[in-house]
Amino acid sequence: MASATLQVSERTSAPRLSADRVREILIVDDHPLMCDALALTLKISFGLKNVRTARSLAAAQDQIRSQGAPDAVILDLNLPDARGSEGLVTLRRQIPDVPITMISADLENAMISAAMAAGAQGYISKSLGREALVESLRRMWEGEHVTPDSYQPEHAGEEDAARAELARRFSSLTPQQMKILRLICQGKANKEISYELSIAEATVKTHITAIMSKINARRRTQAVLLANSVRLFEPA
Amino acid sequence: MASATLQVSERTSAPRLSADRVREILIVDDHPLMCDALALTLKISFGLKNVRTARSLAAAQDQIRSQGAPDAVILDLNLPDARGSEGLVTLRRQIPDVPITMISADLENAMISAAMAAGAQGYISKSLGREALVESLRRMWEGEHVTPDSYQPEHAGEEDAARAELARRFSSLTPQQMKILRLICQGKANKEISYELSIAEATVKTHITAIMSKINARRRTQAVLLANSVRLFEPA
DNA sequence: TTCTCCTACGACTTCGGATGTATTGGTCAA
DNA sequence: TTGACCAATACATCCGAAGTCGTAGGAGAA
Repeated sequence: MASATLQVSERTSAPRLSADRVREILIVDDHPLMCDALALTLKISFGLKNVRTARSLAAAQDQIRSQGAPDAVILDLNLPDARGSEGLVTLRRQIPDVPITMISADLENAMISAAMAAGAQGYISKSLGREALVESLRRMWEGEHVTPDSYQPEHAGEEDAARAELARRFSSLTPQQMKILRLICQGKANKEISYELSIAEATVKTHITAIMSKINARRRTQAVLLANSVRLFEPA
Repeated sequence: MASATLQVSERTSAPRLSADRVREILIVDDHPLMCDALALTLKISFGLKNVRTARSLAAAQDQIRSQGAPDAVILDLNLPDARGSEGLVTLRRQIPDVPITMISADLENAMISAAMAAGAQGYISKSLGREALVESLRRMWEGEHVTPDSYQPEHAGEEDAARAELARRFSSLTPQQMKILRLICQGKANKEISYELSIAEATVKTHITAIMSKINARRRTQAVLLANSVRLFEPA
């Protein structure tokens, strides 16, 4: 418990680990309490001074643009403007080399493997104790991929590789294309999408063609199925 | 254990329960061992003589047509010709008044609530012990809705009611319409569907229009989303 | 029979997706 | 700084696919 946290924060003479290079981290969570609790824990346990926070995906992106990339990110799975792995995919497009830890109350196996395939450095439960949390983060920042004990990779093989490849494709979508895909996955017609985004229907179609080509789909229903298979957008 | 099974099979002088009226049951499972094991357990524990079995949804439907409806059904969730709640919905259309028990290895909450909303009498795990199995079935046949202990109805309210309503709508689909919807949910185009079913594309469109109207969708992508929301077809 | 439901098809309208092109903003080397 | 270049966004036009409507034959129930 206390010894575990001390062990980490006091190891100044130990051989230099990658975790030591994590000096500035960004927490993205819309729940203020959770945000503060996490920040405090990190400050104490890791001796971090620069803990930045953001309450939405958009805010996080703005902050990264203005203040630069952090050394690590902790990202809530259910943000007001990005449910499911969308936030992860979007952030990884912006900062591909920064390890992103997903945090969520949902420990469903399928969700975890979707997040890991999408390139998360790890996945931790919101109900985790402080020591376990700290230990998990430390291992992640040393390069390990950390998942909850309850998680079992199940069909770890071809299937997982295919999903990782799929996630990689999704992360190549531009912001506008991601918006459009999200609306497609809500069952909207091109005309409705063009209205919501205030662009011409022809433009929507251009983006859709680009999306289809990137994710290797031919019909829009296939695009919906592919997005759902990696849980890109979780239902509201 | 033994006493529990005996208690059920020997209660001949007890007040007449609905469970006693269950004389003939139908087991639908493609795994022969499971099928036999279930049949044997039922014969012993309930003293049933008429235990019918079928290895696929199609076989079950044929059998019901030729031999009449059983008093109860035990239905595997993952049949070769019907994954997800499709089998349940289809069977309920054919025999609306017969209690159907779902049996599966998958205890995911979402799947269970989807099945219950679709009108299952209960849901039991394949790994359940014999006594617990028997007891669960007995309670179901007395009219109770039985779910695994691990299951929690979560948002039991509007949302669940909406899903039940949706399942009701799906169960109004004709067999041909269900086939077509399944193909739509695989991302197939109308032309491909018409080829697979050996009918004209125009006919496919007619069915789709009927499907849309029944499930209250306007675009085919919405139809896919609605089907997925009740897990009508599980991915292969 | 008559009514209803399921299945089936063709003609017509609307929508979705491919292609070609233009404009903007950013990066990099000269 | 300027010009070359690339990525992203934007729009118009064309064509095939999706969806609507009217119609009709066959099976089963009232």
